Amino acid sequence: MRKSADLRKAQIVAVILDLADRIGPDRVTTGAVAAEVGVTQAAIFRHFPTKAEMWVAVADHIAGLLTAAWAEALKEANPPVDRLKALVGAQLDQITAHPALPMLLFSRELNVENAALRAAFRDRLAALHGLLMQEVIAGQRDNALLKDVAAGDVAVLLTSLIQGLAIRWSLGARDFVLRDEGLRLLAVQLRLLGVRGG
Amino acid sequence: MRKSADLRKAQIVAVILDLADRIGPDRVTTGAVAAEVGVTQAAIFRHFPTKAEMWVAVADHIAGLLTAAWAEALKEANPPVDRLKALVGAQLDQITAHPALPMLLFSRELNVENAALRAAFRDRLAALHGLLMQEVIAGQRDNALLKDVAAGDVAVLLTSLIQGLAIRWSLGARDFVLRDEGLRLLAVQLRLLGVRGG
DNA sequence: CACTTTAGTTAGTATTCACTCACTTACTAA
DNA sequence: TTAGTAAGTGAGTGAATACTAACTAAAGTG
Repeated sequence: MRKSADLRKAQIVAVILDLADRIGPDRVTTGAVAAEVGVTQAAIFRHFPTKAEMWVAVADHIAGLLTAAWAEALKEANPPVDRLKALVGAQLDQITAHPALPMLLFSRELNVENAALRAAFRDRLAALHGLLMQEVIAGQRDNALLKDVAAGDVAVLLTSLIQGLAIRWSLGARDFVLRDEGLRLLAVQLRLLGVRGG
Repeated sequence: MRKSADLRKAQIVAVILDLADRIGPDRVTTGAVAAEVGVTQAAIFRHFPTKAEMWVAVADHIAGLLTAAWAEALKEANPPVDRLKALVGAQLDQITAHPALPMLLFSRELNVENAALRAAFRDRLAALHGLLMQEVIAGQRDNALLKDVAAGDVAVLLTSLIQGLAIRWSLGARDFVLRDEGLRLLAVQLRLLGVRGG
């Protein structure tokens, strides 16, 4: 069935993400994508001039998803500590929804082949770090968090928590709920940072 | 120049590790290895029956290095808190010496192609977790660390610290000294855990 | 020195990959 | 209705890839 270029492009991006999870980012060939989409391999090149451009489109898509998820998380939650929990929860949810994300971080495509892809991901990681740091500063101002720790360092500890957990999840059998385990560990870390109660 | 099989095998393993860092684990082809070693591509297969076997040899080599580094670190250090610092420092040093390690964790070779490789790495990560937990328990017994935190959770936070930092280091320009930044963050975390003084 | 072992070579093969090109068919606006 | 446009096809290409087979020569060993 013939589709408009915009629809087809979106479909191709979605298929790449799905395949990246199922068979690994570096096994996503134009042939595999075409088979999944249901067109010939050559048709893929009607929509993207090169394979690298496809990955850039994927990166744009993911960046949009992450940014939206963070904004959504911050919309409701309000004391800074709750906002931290919301941000971490949202990020863990995004990883669960797109399990290719951690693997993509270290794919050949990102690390060797595609500088634009690499830049996009580094940019989003820095953005998350910034959002977390902002809330840590607010929490310290409200006396909800210990003040004798640099907010930047706390933000690093929190992003590390997310990434370390994602590694364990990816490398293992994905046999725990990322969000639950992450929020549990976050509670532990927050208690160490002086947060009282649940 | 003709070498003994044992020497050649060791050389091939070293070249694979080096190439994995320089061009990415999934770009390490038998041809690239052969060129670096200085023999023909076919000669590589005199020493390893398949490419997967080469990676298993690499995994064995790395596992040995890590295990030795941890043992060495624990040999001298003595209060549990110092032993934690020594373990983390040793691990960061190993990553610095073999920058391919983080990337290898998410390579296609490990995640899709080579179950033995995957198992080897998961095993070493679990081993580090165990060593860290042991020291956390000892530290809590000595009243050097807060007791109202599960030792296992602390060990997870510490391994996450290492991995998160390694990700930032790998993804960025490797423009900071992994050990220094890691030990600085570890000091922050240890302070949160109740350690007093430097 | 003769003989055996074995590291190494040359020259392949089958497969997979990204990408191209000449052509065709479905949609759409005049 | 028809002409133009854009999505899709079929058949290919050259470059890499892991791996093989037949042969050569260097390094021990009696």
